[in-house]
Amino acid sequence: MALYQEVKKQLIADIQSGRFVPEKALPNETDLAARFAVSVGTVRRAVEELASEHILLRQQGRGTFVARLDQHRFMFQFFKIDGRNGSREFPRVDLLAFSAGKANVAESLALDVSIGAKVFRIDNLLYLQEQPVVHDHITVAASRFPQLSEEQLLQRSGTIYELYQNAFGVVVVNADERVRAAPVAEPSAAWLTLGVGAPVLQVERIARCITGRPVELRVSVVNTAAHDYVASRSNKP
Amino acid sequence: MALYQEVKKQLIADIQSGRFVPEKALPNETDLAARFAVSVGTVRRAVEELASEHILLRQQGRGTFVARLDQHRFMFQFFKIDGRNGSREFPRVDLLAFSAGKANVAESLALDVSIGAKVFRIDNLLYLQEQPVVHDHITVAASRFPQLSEEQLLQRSGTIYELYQNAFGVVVVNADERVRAAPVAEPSAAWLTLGVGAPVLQVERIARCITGRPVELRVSVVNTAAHDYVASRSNKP
DNA sequence: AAGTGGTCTAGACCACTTG
DNA sequence: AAGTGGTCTAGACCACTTT
Repeated sequence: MALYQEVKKQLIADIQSGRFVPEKALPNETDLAARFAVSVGTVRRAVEELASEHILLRQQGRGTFVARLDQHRFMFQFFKIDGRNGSREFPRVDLLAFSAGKANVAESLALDVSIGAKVFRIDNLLYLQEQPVVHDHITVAASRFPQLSEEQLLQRSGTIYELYQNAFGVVVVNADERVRAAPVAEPSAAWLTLGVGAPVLQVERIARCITGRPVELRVSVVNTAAHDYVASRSNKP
Repeated sequence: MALYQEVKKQLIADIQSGRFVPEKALPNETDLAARFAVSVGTVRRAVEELASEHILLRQQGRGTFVARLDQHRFMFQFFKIDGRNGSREFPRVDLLAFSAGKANVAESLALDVSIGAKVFRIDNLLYLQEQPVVHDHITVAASRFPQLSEEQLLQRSGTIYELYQNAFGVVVVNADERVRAAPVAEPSAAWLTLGVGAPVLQVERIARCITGRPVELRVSVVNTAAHDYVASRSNKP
């Protein structure tokens, strides 16, 4: 394996261990190079890759920081529901339900835990322009989020991914989504004020942390009467 | 603007002008550096970016090539319908209709041509595992694809994007997609052997060329009974 | 002024493909 | 053996932010 990849792996380990935190700048490139006993150019390459993956954030003149999963990044990377007219806003989130339970088959497969393992389930209703548009059903493994509580969810200031990062050291870095059309069923129909059977978008998301392990399963039911799910078949991976 | 960006721009111009073609390797890095009067490292940076955007393809020991929009790349970058069971295959494509016409409002907005400008319209039916799954309705501007003919479409060997590239020098490099759920209408319902009103996925894609200008508008109607539209909220743009 | 990341250079050596 | 891209080094200078 190339040297810069070793450096990158070490930096990832340092981020995961909590050695680097979002508030404080990392050591500068010269110091990092000395610590790893490589040239500055090699450190730069490792840091550049992590920056391109939105894991680190470089700021000329200030330093390099662990990226925070704040509202702006959440919108940029994870929230992909826009108004049909092009409007784009951060949703208001209402917590509908929070409970502990045992993983079913789908959850155990998605989260890579055994069937019956303790999980937390969260139901959220997302409003855009004061209209309910998305019903989220979230499942996370209790082993990754010990003692996650309703109070934490209610009192968090930022996104739920920021809560994962700050309170549990779990850094979500990417997600796979599968999208399909389906007739809406209860209870989503009621939350979205739709008649049962109306066509809705169903999005199944598996979010992964920096090591690639699954962290969260989220099934979103989206009323696409006035909103779209947007994706980019980008040339910039 | 940084030097490597100037080099990149020049390389893009060379690709567009047809100076570089997919079959023949570009000049090697040393020669390119000499031509642009910059260091090899600067050329490398420009070429690396183009490679990361899938516009160029570097092969150690062989050389650097303009990327072909072949089946593999089409599947990788643009075709995002997978079987629910995880199967992933290149679709069989049936041409249903080909015609010339005048751009309507939606087409003129999407393709950045004036209303009433000459366009070609293509209807395709895509089969996966011998079942009709996607009904594509494609619109392109005649100004970008002069004398596009039904024969060319029928006789092409590869993907339609490869035809754009080889026959018209139009290189599609990315696409924006908006996805929504809707009840299926005719004629899609018949092609997909669905009852009118069944929930289907509707995908509106605007494909863009290397300069960012829109090239193709494609509305896809997808039967997601056994297939999903997949997307990645990637850390690797 | 001091310290950070951003760009550019020049060159060495390695890994891979082709003739 | 010759030619290609891939990695790594060492250093200069620039642009930006903070003190």
